Amino acid sequence: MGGDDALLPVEPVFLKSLRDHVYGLVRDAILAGRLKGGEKLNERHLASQLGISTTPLKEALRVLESEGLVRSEPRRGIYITFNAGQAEEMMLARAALESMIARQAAKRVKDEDVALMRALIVEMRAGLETVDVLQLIALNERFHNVIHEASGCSYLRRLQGGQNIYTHAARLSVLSEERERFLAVEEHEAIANAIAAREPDLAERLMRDHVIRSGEKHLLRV
Amino acid sequence: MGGDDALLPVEPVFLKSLRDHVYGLVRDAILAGRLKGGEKLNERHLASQLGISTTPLKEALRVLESEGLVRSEPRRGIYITFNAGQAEEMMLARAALESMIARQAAKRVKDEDVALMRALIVEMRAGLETVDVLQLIALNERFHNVIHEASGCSYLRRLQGGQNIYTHAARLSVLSEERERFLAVEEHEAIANAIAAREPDLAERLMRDHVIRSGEKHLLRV
DNA sequence: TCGGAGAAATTGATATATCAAGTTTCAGAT
DNA sequence: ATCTGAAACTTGATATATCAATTTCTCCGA
Repeated sequence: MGGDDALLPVEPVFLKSLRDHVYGLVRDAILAGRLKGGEKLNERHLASQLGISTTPLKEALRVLESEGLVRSEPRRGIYITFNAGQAEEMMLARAALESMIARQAAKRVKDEDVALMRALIVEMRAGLETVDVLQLIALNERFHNVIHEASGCSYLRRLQGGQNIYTHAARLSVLSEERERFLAVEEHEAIANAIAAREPDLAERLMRDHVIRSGEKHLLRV
Repeated sequence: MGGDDALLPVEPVFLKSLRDHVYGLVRDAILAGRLKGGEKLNERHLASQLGISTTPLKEALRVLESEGLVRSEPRRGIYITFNAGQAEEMMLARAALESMIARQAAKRVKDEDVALMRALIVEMRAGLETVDVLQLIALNERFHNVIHEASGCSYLRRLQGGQNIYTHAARLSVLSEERERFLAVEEHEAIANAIAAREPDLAERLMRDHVIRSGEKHLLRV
């Protein structure tokens, strides 16, 4: 079992429910590698370590299990199942879902959404000069959000969100490369053009390739 | 809140854990429409109705929430969020993930997998004559399973499995149409050929179109 | 009649106790 | 020395009790 410092007790700061808080803590610990694949978790031990009872922890672990990050064997224990291979598959899942969202967006996009996308592209180009990586990350997210909104696919969006496993550090690292920043803007512009032209097939393909190419860069940083 | 007959008490047949059993019961009730969108669930009431305590029920509800079928509002209640729109999006999610799996399969497929696929196609063609719908359903599943195995993508497969919402009745109904049976075999053969030819782009596109076309037929039966 | 303050009821959130399946340990026979 | 099996221990599964936020109801005053 992992060292007792892999997870620290929860502070009495109840921003949200304990179970949600704990869910985030354990999920982050798994994705950051502080809890490694194959490691065994003990519900009671973990609960007391976190300073909570087992009830909210059980609920959090059940969610993590349904997401495929851990596997629960009845009366045996909970094992971390996340590994590098799964990280790559989660990236592929994100590519599949994000490209389906782009396809739907290309079918339903409104002119005002197109205007928003184009405005963001302009901002991104400007950001290439200033090299404010934090701002580029934010612009990146806003760009994808505009497409999500335009698609009207709330379920796909939610499912896609669950496949995000990149840390802030990885994002910073990737976008610190000048070539990556340039490529990202080029690809975003191509995607925006395909959606604006109402070409679902093209938008889907460009988005898939963008997520996979960019994703492979991120996976290297882990 | 739903009528007291929407869900019946669990039998003392513990094939699996109570939480898994209850999870299946509630999920089926939602997908079958016995628990309708917008309906409010009461944890205590539902637990006593099922003859169990709230602990396993809470865990089951948390999983359903992470799947997006219900939404839990702290200290307010649990509301069914599933509706026709989400059903369509789940079909699209299945198309996106299944087509990504087909893409990976086309990259990694082994000759023995190809042989398996071709054998199943032959069986399907034969099945067209005998019109044994149950057997066709089974062949259908085996065909998709071969592709899943060939892809080596266990996570994508699992995620895709969570998007299956068609009832057995809907499957029966759809495959009872002669034209649908014919189309399905044709599409399966085209997919098999694309994978055998190691053409990821083609396999992905064909699989996506197949799942969407067939899915829209299923959604009409609900 | 209307409206708001506050008490009562409701209900999910959390904690704790109990149950039962699985694992480990170790005495005792071969 | 090795194998067997029963007892002790672990641990997740389940049940129950308690807590606290929210809603609903009630009643008094304008």
